[in-house]
Amino acid sequence: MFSKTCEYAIRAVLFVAQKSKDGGKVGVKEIAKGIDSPEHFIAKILQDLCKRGLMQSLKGPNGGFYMAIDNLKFSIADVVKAIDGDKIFSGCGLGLKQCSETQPCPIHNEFKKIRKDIYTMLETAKLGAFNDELERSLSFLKRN
Amino acid sequence: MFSKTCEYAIRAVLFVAQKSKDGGKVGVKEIAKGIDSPEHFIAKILQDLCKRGLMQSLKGPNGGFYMAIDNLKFSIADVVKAIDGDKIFSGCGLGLKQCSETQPCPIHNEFKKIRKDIYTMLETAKLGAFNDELERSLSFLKRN
DNA sequence: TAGTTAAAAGAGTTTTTTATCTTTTATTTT
DNA sequence: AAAATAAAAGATAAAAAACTCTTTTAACTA
Repeated sequence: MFSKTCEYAIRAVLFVAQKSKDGGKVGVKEIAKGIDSPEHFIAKILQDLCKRGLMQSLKGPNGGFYMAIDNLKFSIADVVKAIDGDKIFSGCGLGLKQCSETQPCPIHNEFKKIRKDIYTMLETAKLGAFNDELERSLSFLKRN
Repeated sequence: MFSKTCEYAIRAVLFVAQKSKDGGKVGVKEIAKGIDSPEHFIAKILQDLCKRGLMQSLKGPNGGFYMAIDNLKFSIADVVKAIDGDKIFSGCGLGLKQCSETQPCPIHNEFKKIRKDIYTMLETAKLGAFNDELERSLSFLKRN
């Protein structure tokens, strides 16, 4: 569904949202451990997310990654768009560039509905909405 | 959503289903043109689909690929399973191996529904069901 | 049976994705 | 101001996916 990079990105964003919710910052090492991802690889991804304004970072001692209030309003859909683009939300299921209402692929209409459902679901899932269940270990971002 | 290989596979299967519906056979060249794919690459994919029993082939003059009546009963879901495996039908949206009812990722339940919808849709789409609309140019397998 | 046709099989190559390592820059602490 | 910390940036490496080319095998045709 998503690229591996994007899966890491989503997990990282939810992790940082939860860990930084009281104003703290989280280092790459802690993030990598917390979501079970390669450290340097997630660092690159986080850099990218910062550039795109989805989260914040600060260098130096006591630095790290964190989310401001505004960042928490972003949704998982925004993360997916930032990393994988919007192919999954608007592309043709069979990979046809010209696929459209007038020149549909055989499964065009069926896919339209599914894509819309995916988008709605991911757009509804705001980044700050999972803090509680993560903290209470009702859901997880890595194997335990 | 699907790998490029899988997109080609689905398009090829629908193409062959339509072209061979009156007992004829279709060569790789014609298939590659018909679905706008690299010739040698689609040849490999077709080989694979034949091995897995999703379609038939015959060597020699007047040979080519074709679908028997039994093959038409397969669904697009079967093609996807053959090429991409069932990750998309059963894997975790965030790539977590241990994700389950007891150890769910944050979007586990939402994804469950979407995965089910995808499966239902692809399982319902039988390979022989598109011949008519393809023949009447109501849907397409490449740019025109 | 020899020649021709078309898929199967095998062996590459290229491109993209995923991952690692090193150096630089910004920030803080002493 | 010097040392320490942590992210940013850049360069490289490994693995997987996408694609190509050549040789072999099976089936038909003359």
